[in-house]
Amino acid sequence: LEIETQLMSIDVKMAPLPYCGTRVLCDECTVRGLAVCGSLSDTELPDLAAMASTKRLEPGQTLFHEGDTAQDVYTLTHGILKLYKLMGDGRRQITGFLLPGDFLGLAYSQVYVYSAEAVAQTTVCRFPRRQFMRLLDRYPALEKDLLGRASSELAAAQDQMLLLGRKTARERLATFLEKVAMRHDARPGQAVPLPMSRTDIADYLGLTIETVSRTFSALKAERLIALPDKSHFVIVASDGLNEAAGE
Amino acid sequence: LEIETQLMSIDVKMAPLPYCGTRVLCDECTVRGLAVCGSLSDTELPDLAAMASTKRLEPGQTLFHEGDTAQDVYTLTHGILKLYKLMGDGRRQITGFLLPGDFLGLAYSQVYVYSAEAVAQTTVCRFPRRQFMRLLDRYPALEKDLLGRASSELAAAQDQMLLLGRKTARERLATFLEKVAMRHDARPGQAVPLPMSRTDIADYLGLTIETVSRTFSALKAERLIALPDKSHFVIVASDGLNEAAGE
DNA sequence: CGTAATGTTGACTTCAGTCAAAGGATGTGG
DNA sequence: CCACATCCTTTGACTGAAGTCAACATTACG
Repeated sequence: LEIETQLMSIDVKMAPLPYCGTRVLCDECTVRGLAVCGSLSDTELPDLAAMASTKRLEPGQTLFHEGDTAQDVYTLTHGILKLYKLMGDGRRQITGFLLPGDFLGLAYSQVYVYSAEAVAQTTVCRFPRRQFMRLLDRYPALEKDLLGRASSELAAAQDQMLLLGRKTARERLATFLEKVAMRHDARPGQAVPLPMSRTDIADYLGLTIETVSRTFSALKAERLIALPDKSHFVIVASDGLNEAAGE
Repeated sequence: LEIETQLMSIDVKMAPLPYCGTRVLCDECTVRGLAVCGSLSDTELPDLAAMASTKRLEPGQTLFHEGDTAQDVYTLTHGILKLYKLMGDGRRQITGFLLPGDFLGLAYSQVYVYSAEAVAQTTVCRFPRRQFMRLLDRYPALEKDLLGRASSELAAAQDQMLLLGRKTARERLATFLEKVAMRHDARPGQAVPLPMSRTDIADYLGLTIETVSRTFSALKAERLIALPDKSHFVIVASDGLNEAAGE
């Protein structure tokens, strides 16, 4: 163990930190972004692979509920998940959408603090939480990776607080569309998929579906966007949309 | 170096993980909660102490601005800081208030993504960011501590998103007051200090000062709280306030 | 196709925002 | 020690952006 630890430590010192892309862990389960070059070399990957299992989710199916015992952590390999919190009377706030390569379930609490549900057909790679946590002790670069992820999620959460606390409906939707387009590296004029429903968009932006719908129509009327169908949009005037997003 | 690394690794395995309270690092700089038992033993503390310097801030003084190069990380030792984001037209969203023991400045970006300003007279302990980051490689338990902090901040951010996106003014203020009282372990009937201005509370809750003021008056009229002066409040009916917070 | 689910539009309401004035606290200098 | 100025907070009257309720349109799907 000590020798291994020592070797590992040396690996870490040599490891370039940026992600190295997709790695195959189990048959149908690629963990894009999770594996960090160097720290999880070919000989060490089996550690992760051995404890991993694949899970498929249909649209609308729940991965876990807020309050469930947090027994597993996951990486998303295909599809899209929404994370949300519910109030007793049914009011809902979606705190984020997860895409392939994203990690979820890390909570320094014994229970999940939000619910996770599939938006489209989705595949996740599941790791038993305790085993995964023990792995962090052995591969500090994996922990460093998670810390980096947590930091960027935190920065995104702060942006979302500004949006929810201070932006108008128009600014919220424009900001959202810009962010989605960015994530797809969409060129101007290209149709960007919008897999979530208007209800999901409303619950993410702190609005009602009616306001979201009206605001879509307004942005379309102003020729800032086009809506080929309800699950795609096109940025027609990226400068105008950026203006509308309000910075 | 290898021997040291190896010893350190063993330390980590033995280290109990919970925080061990306040530790003195430099003359006037206690880093409550930052040092993790075991990983930063007496012989290793000088590593941190050597790079630390103390900085005092008067109320309203800025520690750093959003966009500044992120050269340092900090722990808060006395006082209270607010973190906020600004829009071009002056709209402001406060994303959090920091208390002694809290850590700030960790960003996997080269610049700070928010501004930090003192609410009251405040002392921080400053560490050069690069040096501090190198320390993480040597003391994985310190990194684990930071990951835990990031996780709980993320959970708090999600709660705040629910508040900003879905709660009424009354629910927002009630939630805020409950949280402040909780942080002070205040018994019912005890006066809880409220060091920040109405403007700060408004910018934290996504409201205007007028709405905050009116809502304070309403909660007071309903005998849920009392307001001995503008910088203290008392929870008169904790069940009623909890009800008002809307869960 | 026909039915259900999802999305859009319209009319009206409401909660919180804006504008304005007055009340209180704090501090300074005569 | 008080007069005055400034800042922060509170309260009131009115406005407006987004919510609610309702009807209609469109899409998805068996």
